[in-house]
Amino acid sequence: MEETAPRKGTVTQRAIERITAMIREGELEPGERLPTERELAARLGISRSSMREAIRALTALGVVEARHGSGIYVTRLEAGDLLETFGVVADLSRGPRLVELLEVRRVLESTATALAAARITPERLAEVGKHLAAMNATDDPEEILAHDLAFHREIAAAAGNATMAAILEGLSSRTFRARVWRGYQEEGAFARTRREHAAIHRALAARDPEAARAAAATHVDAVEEWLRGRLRD
Amino acid sequence: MEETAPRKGTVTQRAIERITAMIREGELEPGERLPTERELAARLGISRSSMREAIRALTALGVVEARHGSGIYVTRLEAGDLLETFGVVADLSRGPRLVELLEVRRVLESTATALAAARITPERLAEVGKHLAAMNATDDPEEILAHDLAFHREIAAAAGNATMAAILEGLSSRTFRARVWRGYQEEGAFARTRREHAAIHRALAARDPEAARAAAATHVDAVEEWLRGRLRD
DNA sequence: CGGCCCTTAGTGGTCGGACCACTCTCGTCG
DNA sequence: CGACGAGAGTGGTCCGACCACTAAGGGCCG
Repeated sequence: MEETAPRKGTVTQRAIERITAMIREGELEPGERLPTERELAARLGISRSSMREAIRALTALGVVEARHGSGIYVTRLEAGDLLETFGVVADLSRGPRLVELLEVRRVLESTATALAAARITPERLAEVGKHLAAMNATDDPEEILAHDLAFHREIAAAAGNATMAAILEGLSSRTFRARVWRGYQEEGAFARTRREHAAIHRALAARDPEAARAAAATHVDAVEEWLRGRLRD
Repeated sequence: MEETAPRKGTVTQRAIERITAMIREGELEPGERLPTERELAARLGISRSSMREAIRALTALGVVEARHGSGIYVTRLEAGDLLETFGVVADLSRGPRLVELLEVRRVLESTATALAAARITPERLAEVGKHLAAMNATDDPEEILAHDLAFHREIAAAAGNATMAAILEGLSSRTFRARVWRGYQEEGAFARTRREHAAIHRALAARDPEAARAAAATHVDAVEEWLRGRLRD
């Protein structure tokens, strides 16, 4: 009698669990190449189609990466790889949930900025300063936005917590900024944003974590409050 | 000449984007049923196999849910649905990244606990108290862990930010607690944990947000420090 | 007449096989 | 010795068949 049969769920679901288990147990290392689809399918006793679905699911989760003609590879499994999906949340969120996301961002961003104030290197601080200057030197919203994102990204990186940085990155996803940021800036918040960015930069330069935390919190809170007000319509 | 062809990426990838776009643009509402696989495939001009892979990917992301024999449905798109994948991150993280995750948890958990102190209802506070008592009334690690999780889950729910609660939930995933919590408690941290939980409960009962924040931060920090020390080996 | 059961159409789940597109290696040729 | 080209191997796509399950409808029985 065959000893194989865990009969719960779809075969694809089982395949997903088997592969993640192999990775979790260290049987597969980050960056390592998996067996071929055909072999994996045979090994688990399922069809190639079902195995492909399993692999597609893991690809979507950022656990695995398929390279056409070459093979399937485990990603580096770093925060950035796995948390890319976080952007999907922001993309599909509307209404009150956008406020919740901003609340999370406020908490994490202010913490990251405080950490950065304590740890940032002069080189990176200069980089932050560059984005600040570039932001103030143009009127093109697209360019401003690009430097705005880079400004915060640089700070998050300086905080030294890649996981936190990856989450914050997800909270600035394309749709999110299109839906929130654009509306916010259209109401003439440029000047305010500039002041707040300057305050953050000042706190970083002064290596003052608490000032940095407060400045970042205020910065996000401004958007948060604007959005709250807008949702009341 | 056909006007269809965006020739970038795999057809499956395009299908994923098309479907998420339909949801994002409100063409598909949360909970609504999608067309059948066969029809979706025909509509996008791809094979059913490829469409199934797209749907499987979206299922993994918690965007969509397939019910055998019935159809494919958009999930409610609430934080819990979309952030279930967050557990995968915790599951596959090792070494230094576990510390980063705890750092994120400390930040969010302390904030959530502070919010809860201001907002918690008497009923829910009683519930929290129950889990605290249950935790202290047994020596079975499994039972303790279950009430420990419920304790924090109840608090997170009381904070009123479902997104935050969902992230915290992911940070307590099965593997995570097996890998970290177990080792921590084995070193006789029970007494300490009890004291910290009691302090959190006291702060909640006193409706003192700042005390609650500090107590929660201390609580997580204890685990964090233990793990840091352990990683030095 | 009302309620239960069974049929049945329709859905997602699985399978196998065929072929295409791409990558990488290795042996050949200049 | 180097460029390059053929071939084997890989993921990507498609097709068509069948299975497992759901839900709704119609007919039977009480």
